[in-house]
Amino acid sequence: MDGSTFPIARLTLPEAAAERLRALIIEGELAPGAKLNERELCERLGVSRTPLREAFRMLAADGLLVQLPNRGAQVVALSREDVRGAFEVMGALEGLAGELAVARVTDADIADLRALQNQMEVTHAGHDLPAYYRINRLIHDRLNALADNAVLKQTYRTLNARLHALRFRSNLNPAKWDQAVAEHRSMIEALAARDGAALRDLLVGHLRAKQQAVLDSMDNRDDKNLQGGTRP
Amino acid sequence: MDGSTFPIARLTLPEAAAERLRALIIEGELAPGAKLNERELCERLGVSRTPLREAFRMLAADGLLVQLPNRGAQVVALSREDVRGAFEVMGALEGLAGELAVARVTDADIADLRALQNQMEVTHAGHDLPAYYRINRLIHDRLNALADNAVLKQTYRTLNARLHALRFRSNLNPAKWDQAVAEHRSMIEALAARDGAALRDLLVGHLRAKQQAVLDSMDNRDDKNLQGGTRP
DNA sequence: CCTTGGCATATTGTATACAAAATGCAAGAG
DNA sequence: CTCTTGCATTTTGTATACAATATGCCAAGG
Repeated sequence: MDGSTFPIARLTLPEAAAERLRALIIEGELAPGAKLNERELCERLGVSRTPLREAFRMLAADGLLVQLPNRGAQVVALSREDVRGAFEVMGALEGLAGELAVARVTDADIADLRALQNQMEVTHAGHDLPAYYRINRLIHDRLNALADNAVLKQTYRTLNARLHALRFRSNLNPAKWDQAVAEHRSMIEALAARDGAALRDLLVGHLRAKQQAVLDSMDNRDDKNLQGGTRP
Repeated sequence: MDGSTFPIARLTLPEAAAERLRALIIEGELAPGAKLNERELCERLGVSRTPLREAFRMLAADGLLVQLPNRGAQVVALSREDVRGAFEVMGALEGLAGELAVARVTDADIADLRALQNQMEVTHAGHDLPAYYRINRLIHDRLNALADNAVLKQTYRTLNARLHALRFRSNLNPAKWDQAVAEHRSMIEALAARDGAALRDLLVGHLRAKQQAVLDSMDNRDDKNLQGGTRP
């Protein structure tokens, strides 16, 4: 995301443990609502309880875990309301990113984004979903970078991680996919026109569509992610 | 803020330590940039290193501390850019709260808010700054509560705490005070008219004014809070 | 005079032992 | 038969000992 500094990138033990746990949660190995046994996880990760507990604190701060006093930690189970709320906030954040990006974007940035957009349309035409997601994410990241706001970036990333823990490879049907691609093109054009308000509206709308897709998938499928929320 | 549940409210030791540290930071006993010595703080707070370190993790997650591997924790020193960014995000969040509140507000809520607004204007007329701040906060909290979005509330509170660590009892001159009160009245009216877009714009503008006041105070005074940022 | 290497000290990181609390089960009372 | 009550076990919470790392000082070399 940042890419500028790389001081050998040594990970502390709690950080490494948190990273590993995060992966276990996202890939579903640790299901939403699952109770986390410290001793068991210690063996599994090869660390002692102290760094593991610090990892717990980090993940709890990210909203991936909930810690109950004297009763251990468990993987968060997002309720429908949580998902709704998170997407609403994400929309506001992306909208802000768009407005800020307009103020700082250069012609070179726009050329880059147009190129990415073209690449994305190629993946769309070729029905290459993984590549599409990759470029899609790249574009959104680029926009966030243009906003040049560390607090925004950090907040956005945390929220994003929380939602990704749901593993919604949202059922992207052809019609929605077409629409998403078209919306993306409009965004780039709004950015090129330096129309902050329009870009903001597009981004908010884009997020609202994504939200609807995820909420629908939570309703329709008997998805194991929907567990009645953090407080059943 | 919530007020509905109170299960005797026993605080865990790390939570208590974090709370105490938070207070020390906000009241300036621990200055921005200060290095936190674990053993010293352990004695001062009467806890051992393990819960203290968990408190560190919590505060770091809140953005009040930064933890450097093998080099301990220190109180965050917000740069001008950090403050700018934080206020930008706060503006987007408050704007969202306004839009959401419009969708859910009842006539009774509006009556309550009008009453609070009147009280606030009394404190304004009487030049009672502390009471003004108290009611001001009450109104903003009420708006956030109306938004009915837990993620939003949580994000907002965290950001707010981070900025409060700066202890900006911002130099509120009479002209700005008058304007702030007037803006508040407009907000209530926009809410009563269920005009989400207008309310949003008012809130964003309100925050922008606050931001400007804080940034000015950082520039003008040789405030000890301004320390060149987290990375000098 | 400045730089560099190595040592002593201080500080943080990790593991583990002990304490406190919760959980589950079984026995007994209503 | 259900509900409580007490105990054994499990699990989490806290303190502390030990290990690893960083820091500061001093001396030797350039």
